[in-house]
Amino acid sequence: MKDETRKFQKFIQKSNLLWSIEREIITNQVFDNHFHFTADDLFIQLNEKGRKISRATVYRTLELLEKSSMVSKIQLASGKHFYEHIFGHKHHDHLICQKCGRMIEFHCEDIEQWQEKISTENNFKMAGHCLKIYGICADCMKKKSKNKPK
Amino acid sequence: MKDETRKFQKFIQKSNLLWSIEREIITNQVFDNHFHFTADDLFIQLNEKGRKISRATVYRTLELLEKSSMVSKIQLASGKHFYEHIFGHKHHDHLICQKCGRMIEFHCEDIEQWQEKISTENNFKMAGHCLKIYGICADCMKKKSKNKPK
DNA sequence: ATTAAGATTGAGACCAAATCTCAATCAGAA
DNA sequence: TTCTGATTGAGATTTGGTCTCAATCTTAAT
Ligand SMILES: [Zn+2]
Ligand SMILES: [Zn+2]
Ligand SMILES: [Zn+2]
Ligand SMILES: [Zn+2]
Repeated sequence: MKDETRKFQKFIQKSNLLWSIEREIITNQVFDNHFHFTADDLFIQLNEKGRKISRATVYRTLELLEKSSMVSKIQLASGKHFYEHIFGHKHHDHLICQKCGRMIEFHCEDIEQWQEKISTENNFKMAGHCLKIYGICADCMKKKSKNKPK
Repeated sequence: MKDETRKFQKFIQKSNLLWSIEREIITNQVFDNHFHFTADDLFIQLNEKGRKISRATVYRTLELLEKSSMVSKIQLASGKHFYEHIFGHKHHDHLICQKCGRMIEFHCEDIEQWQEKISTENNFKMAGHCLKIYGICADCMKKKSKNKPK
């Protein structure tokens, strides 16, 4: 079992929930995806591996993974939800190419600090944030090709 | 006709599209909403005024208003879409209360600057951005009541 | 090893938001 | 006035996700 999966198992047990083979399989798959993926990506990957796990269980497990803070959900302007695992990765935000859909990760401590400051000024108890910068990536600027976005 | 509506009419005509009474009614209603609203809010408001305009037309017109850069769409983590008119308002971002759904607007020039800087560093041609800070607002912190989110 | 209590699962029903279809209508140019 | 193409409404469809509930599984207590 992957380290990450074991950590999630501990979370499940601490939360007085039960560990199951489905949760193990899904979690392993989540941590095999080293970039952004959708719930359906995951469902299809599992299917291709011959794992018959229902869509409902995939969604339920992703929700738990989110609660455990090991995975985070990203909403794109297109309305699609992507996930990414964050355990072992430090917090980052995204540059998103409107041409090809490419996502570039970045982290800016100053921006993080300013957000805290603004929240405090507004007597707002910040729990999280979502920053996405939209535009055209370097490749697409060069190519000017019309790759369809994801 | 409102100034804003006239401006949108010009956009429609410049785009080689046709102006229609439905577009006029919807646009007027959009600019009567001085805060955030959903497509359905708009549809209901129009209905209450006795204006029989189909949902499809409301969505289609909001899409055009977005293209004209007079209106922007805000996507919440909950999956709901809100709109707000931006023509005549300066750019701002949002603090969003996870309890009551309240949105507080803010503007932070430093954050704006850092975003430009990051984009440049990544050879990314920034076109726009979306920053949402999630948490609990001052009122909800006090009340601790369980208002349902919008 | 049995049993009981409660959690988890899968299949498919369900849901809300948004988009699509297409015939009827409308706007604007000629 | 006529013509062409754009727009509209009603409802079907799609999408992305949640809910239901009987069957199954996990765990802990006998
Ligand atoms: Zn950040
Ligand atoms: Zn790109
Ligand atoms: Zn609140
Ligand atoms: Zn706003």
